[in-house]
Amino acid sequence: MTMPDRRTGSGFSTPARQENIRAHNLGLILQRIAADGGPVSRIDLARATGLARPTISRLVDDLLAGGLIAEVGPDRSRSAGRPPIGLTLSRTGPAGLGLDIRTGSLAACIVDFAGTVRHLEFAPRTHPVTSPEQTIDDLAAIAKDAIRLAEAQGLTIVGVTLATPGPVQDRTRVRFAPAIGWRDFDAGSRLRAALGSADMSVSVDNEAGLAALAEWHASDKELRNFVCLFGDFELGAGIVLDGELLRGARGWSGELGHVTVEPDGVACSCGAKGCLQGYAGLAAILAAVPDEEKRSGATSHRTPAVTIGVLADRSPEVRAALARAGTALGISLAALINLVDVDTVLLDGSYSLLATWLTEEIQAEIRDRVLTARWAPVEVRAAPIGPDAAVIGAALTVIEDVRRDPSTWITRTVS
Amino acid sequence: MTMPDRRTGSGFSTPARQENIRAHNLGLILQRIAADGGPVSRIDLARATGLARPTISRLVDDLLAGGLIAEVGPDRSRSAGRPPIGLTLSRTGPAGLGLDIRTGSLAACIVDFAGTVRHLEFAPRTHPVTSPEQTIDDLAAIAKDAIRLAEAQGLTIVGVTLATPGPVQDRTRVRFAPAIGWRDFDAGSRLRAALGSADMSVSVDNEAGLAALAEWHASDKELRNFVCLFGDFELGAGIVLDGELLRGARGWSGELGHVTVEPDGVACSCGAKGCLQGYAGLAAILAAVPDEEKRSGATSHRTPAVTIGVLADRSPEVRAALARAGTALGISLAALINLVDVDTVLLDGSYSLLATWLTEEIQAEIRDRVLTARWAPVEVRAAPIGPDAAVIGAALTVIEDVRRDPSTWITRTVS
DNA sequence: GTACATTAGTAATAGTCTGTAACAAAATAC
DNA sequence: GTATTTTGTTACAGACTATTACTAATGTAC
Repeated sequence: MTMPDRRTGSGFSTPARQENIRAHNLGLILQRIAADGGPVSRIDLARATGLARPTISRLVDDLLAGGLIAEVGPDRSRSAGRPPIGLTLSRTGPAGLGLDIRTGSLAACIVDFAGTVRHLEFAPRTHPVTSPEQTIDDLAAIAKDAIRLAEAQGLTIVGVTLATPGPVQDRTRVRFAPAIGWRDFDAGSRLRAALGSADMSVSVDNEAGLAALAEWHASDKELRNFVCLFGDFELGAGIVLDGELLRGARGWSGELGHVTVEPDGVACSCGAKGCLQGYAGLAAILAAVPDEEKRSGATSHRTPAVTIGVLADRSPEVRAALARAGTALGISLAALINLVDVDTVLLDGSYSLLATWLTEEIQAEIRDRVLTARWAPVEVRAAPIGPDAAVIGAALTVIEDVRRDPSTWITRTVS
Repeated sequence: MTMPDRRTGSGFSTPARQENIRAHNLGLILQRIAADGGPVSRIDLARATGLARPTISRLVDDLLAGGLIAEVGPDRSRSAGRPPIGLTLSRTGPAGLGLDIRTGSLAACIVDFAGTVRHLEFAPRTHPVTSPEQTIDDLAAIAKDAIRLAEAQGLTIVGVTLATPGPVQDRTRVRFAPAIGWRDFDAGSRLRAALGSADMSVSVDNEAGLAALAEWHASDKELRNFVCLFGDFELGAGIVLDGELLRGARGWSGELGHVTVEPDGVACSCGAKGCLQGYAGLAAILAAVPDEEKRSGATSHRTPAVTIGVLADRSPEVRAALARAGTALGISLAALINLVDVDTVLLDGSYSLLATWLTEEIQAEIRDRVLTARWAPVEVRAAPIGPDAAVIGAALTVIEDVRRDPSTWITRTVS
């Protein structure tokens, strides 16, 4: 019953021409090669996509010439007949660079076209409180190093994506990110200027959505509808429906941290009362840490999530705070599932480390509050990647763009 | 420039062939004609879509031959040159039949291919408490009458859609609809059997989503991201993102009525506590009607929403209940907007009649609780159609399917 | 009233896709 | 060593759109 088009923006979808059909099929083949882990033969592609063998051959030629895929030696371990030539995503073609700002450090990540993480690096933030501009400049310095490193490995960085904890407008302007002290800051433009080179796309995106993308890549692809809870002090959700990230009207979706749990609850930095953040944010949980533990120094030299994890074993107050957090999370997630109907909840970021103490309470609330839970139980589990998912996802978006529409990246082979 | 992707289905999109490009362009042209209210010329279409004039001519020929569009006499009121031939959606081609079950009545609606409501009819429900099977049989009887009526007007009903208040699985099975006493009832199969004729598609869908479709059709098409609140005793939301209805993993999205407002609030028919329904459902508001009003008979012979509207003027208790409902609605809608980012809220169904007493409170909560409300205010207003939106939307889905992919409905003109 | 300008729509042809069918290549099976 | 089997390619046909040139139908200038 869907109304017109998708992903066009300006109301109507574009006309279809001959070139479009080729572009579409190129993307189709590439997605197929990416989906199958191992090498795929041309005939496998023909069978999987439904395209004719000659068509596949011609398209594959273009992808090979464009350096997006590579042939691997014939596979001899078959029964009879000519052995198929394996095709895999190229490991020396375009690559993506992801950047992330955390409470204590900056992170950079390089992912090659095959989707493997080739480089993952952390740098301490220069000052405890840094200006947004200085932070971007520090990130740009790390980025330039990473780009040099990538080139040394035969990779070409075709785009940079910065993950931020807060809503981002037009893929460039960060509206409200109290965790890092940003407010109405055009991070994209600043980063673009600091990086200089014009042959790279630069974009800024919400960390939770990017993390969802990374977790989706890491999973078996049966995961098609899920929500990925991500964050530490600032809480967000990346919602994936039918294999596609939900972006919303202006790209401000997934602000789970500011969903109301108690209409007259604790005040939040956003100005409202009773936001989930105030019950399930790391700050709220840390507030329950007993004073003697704080004095004993158990909290130093560790990330907040690890600290909480260590203390949970010996402090009943911390366990109680985690239970409260789990219940609050469950209530908000139940609202989300009632509204958008996903079948899996991934606890990611700091929460992947705390999943042991949270899942039970979350599951209980979802079971009670989600209308359709009795017919289709919702799975709640720790995300496989964890805190690094946002940077990795940021790098992945870049190559994902190329994978979706390879036609703009390859020069046609003239027969 | 990703192409079609229509009928995506199981994970991967289908290969693009020559025939697809034609199908795509046929749909494109048809959507374009539907979007412009008045007659459109071939050259207008060429300019609007970007396709070449001869291409447009050929596609238009096929649409004319298929009876989906019609030519209207040349328009003489132009400046110079050959006058353009106007093209409009056919008013005698395929049509859709919508059915709806309300608390007091059954409804049927015929919409022609141009999208105009040609027939809208109500029948009282036979008994106060009817079995689901009997209700379907009653609906089938009305439907058959409507089909005959349509044929007399030169219309061909190509599909029937039933709107129901509750989550629907696979477009046929109603999972939980306490407002009409249904639970795990395969309404689609029963209706298909009762109607008999095999040349019609029969489907069942959630009323809120269908209402959203109808309101979207009725609006200027600038409305692209909105939520449509619909219902009376059972509350649902149709969420439209970028012109497309959000369906969710299994089609169970938009269950706003069961979003938690107070974690330990009033018990709900679903088994949970503190659902929105318990605060903003019509039953909750009606509970505040003073006893003397009930005895005075003010509540009889009117729909509940009208009753409330009448009483609101003279009863402070009712106004207080409406204010409470508005606040609860605002809290839940704020959660929805934080999660999926829409820019407009339409109060539909019974709530369109009560908008005067609700909008202010809803707006206040959204302003306070939606993180991004300060940069992009959310509009809250009464939906133009109101309670009939669900039936009309049900009929519209049918013709929307044809409009989206006309190629299956027309026989090619062989040159 | 006629020639001209102007705009709408239509043929004819070329270009670019994919599909079908026949063919070449490279292995196993006997 | 020949037949069989499976993979991949070449040659040609079919489908669809773009370009170019043409016809149709009106208003306008004189």
